[in-house]
Amino acid sequence: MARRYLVTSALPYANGPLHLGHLAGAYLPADVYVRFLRMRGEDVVFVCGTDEHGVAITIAAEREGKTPRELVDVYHSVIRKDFEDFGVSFDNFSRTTLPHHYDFAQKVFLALLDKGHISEKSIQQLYCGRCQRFLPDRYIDGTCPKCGSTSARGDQCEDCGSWLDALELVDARCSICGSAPEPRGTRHWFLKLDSFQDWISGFLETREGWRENVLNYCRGWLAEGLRERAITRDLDWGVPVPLEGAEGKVLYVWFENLLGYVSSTVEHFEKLGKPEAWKDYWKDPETRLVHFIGKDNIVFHAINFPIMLHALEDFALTWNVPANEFLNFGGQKQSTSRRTAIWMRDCILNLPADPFRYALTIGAPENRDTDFTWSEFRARNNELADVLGNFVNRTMKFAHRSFRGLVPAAGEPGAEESGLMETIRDIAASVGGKIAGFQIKAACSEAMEAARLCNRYFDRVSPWETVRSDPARCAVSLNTCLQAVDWLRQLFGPFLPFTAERIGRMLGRQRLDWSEIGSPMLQDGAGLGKPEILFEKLEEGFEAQLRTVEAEATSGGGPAAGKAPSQAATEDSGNTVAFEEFRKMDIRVALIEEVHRVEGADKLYRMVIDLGRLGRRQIVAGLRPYYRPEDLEGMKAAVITNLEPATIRGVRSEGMILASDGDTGVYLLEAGPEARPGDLVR
RNA sequence: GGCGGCGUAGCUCAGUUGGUUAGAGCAGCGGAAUCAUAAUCCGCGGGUCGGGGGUUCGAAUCCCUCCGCCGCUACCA
Repeated sequence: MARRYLVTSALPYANGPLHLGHLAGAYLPADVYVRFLRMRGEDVVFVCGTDEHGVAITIAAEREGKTPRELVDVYHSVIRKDFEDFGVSFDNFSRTTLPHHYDFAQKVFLALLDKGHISEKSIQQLYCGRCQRFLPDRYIDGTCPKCGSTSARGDQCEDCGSWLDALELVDARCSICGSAPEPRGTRHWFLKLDSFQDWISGFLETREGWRENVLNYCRGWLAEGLRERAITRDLDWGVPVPLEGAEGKVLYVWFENLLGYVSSTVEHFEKLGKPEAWKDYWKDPETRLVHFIGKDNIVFHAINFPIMLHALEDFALTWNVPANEFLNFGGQKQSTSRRTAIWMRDCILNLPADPFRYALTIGAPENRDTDFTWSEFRARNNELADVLGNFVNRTMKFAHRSFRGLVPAAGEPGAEESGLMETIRDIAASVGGKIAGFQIKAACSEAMEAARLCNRYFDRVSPWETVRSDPARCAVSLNTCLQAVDWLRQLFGPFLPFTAERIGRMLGRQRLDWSEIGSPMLQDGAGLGKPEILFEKLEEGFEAQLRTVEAEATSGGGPAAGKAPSQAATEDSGNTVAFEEFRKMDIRVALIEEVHRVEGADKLYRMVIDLGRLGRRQIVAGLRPYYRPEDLEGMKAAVITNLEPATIRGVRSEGMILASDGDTGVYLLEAGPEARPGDLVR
């Protein structure tokens, strides 16, 4: 019977774009896990959304001259698009600024208040008159009362490491505007975490299969003892505290955003027209609630949230928190401010998603921080091409050449065949067990091991020899290889969804069912699609050619995406164009595959072009007066691929084909016969 | 300062409750094969498991200590 799973990935904070560390830590492993569960027929809901409140958003917005709303709108869509492009298959991707999230968060606040888990207190905090806001501790600079260092912040002194109370700081300054804040009294509501100390300790004891590092972090916290924690803030950007006389106060983001997992689920089922169905998941004690996060969020997900759920009394409790460590890049921590992050957007702009998914999964920081480099990426990409891609390719080509593109008869399997089948079944069981146990990277390596075995099988049975000496054997071998391609498709389904889909097109079979791996499902005589190269190999030094969406996004100490690229840095006033400007244009060799007339337009063609590893796309061009469709098909022309898409006569065009245009006519700029689709034009 | 973690073959990483000759992938060397994206397959790794000390019949795996790197320390999310 299917089990219910609620799987969440950390809500990304909507003040900047996401980098590969985020992807590797909280989103990719979750997606692999979820896709696997779906293949096993489990009942899974996978939710996420952007976390859009908090003082950091308001400050980032001010710095960019935007309203908080405008800022989060930009990053919500940027982040949503990143996830789409990388194949992170959320059932729902919400945002914490939606009305039903407000409703739900406020209801939870009132429920906890009603149950006596929230207290109200008056405290003193520093208030900046010029900024007109209470200052979070980290936004206060000053002199350390203990060591006299002038680089202390409201929470801690950088130099002597003492833990400070902001009110003790000598000569305190607002780090935003530099003026001197003053203490001011205010009222706040506190969640009584301390009264759950024993409960949470006991709860964590009963958890099975948690990672050591996660439990370790928790032990550290619990040893210090839990304290009451303020869950409200004086701010105008957030979920209002739903009480009389609480104007100007909002729920603290770390109280409210965790509830976004629930409200995202609510939204999901509302979209499906089943507004009450979220309760089947969140209120069923048997539900397996799994949070994928980075290690910086452990305390909130392994301590605070379970306490909140427990305090609400009728919610499912946390089942596991597979937190990952950090993915460094070239030995350095990925950091927005230090410009050492590799943005997801920049990656997907240049290369397909699956090689990243593979490289990041194999190198995932499951037990400790790991290091990612372009050279490592290249090695992993090429491994994919050489081992998996090559097996699929050699099998498909052989089937086309020697069996007219049909699945040859299965015949009588011999020892080699049943051996392979059995081994693949064992591997599937093992890979599945590892994914279920959150050992995603080990699972991924093992899947690749299966591809190696398939290559070995191919070599052992040598169909290129038996095709002459023993055609019946050859048929058996090729049938087995094709079945193996199908097994690999499913085995890699959770890891490489785009590739699995492409293999599926070649086999004419898209079904994903874990239990079928190792059983022959392709019918004798079934027709096969055209073989496609699955992965383009990368040359050494390829990274020098990578383009970035905009270098500006990481500069100036603060994220500034959403700025139109055209505004960025055209310093030349004359007619020359800076090299950097030119480099932003992505011109590539495109193989024209199909040419169709556009209805109602006498000059336009709609063309499907192949850009190699960038895939296929459609462009529209006014070439009809100059070329016949049959002349264009098969040509290799230069195309600008990153021009903003346009709709021409109702047809979408994703790129612009380059041609000379003079008195003698219009001529496409053709690449030579050796050029391959996707090659860069420079 | 307190707490915690990491340091394993050239590179990136695995190493379960301490137990036979410390593993994988990549890179490198040799060979086979030639269906395949010069891909594949076979063979080849003596790395003081950061240094030192200790416990033990036996430790990469436990304890102490030193060196190097890093994280967390609750009101930025």
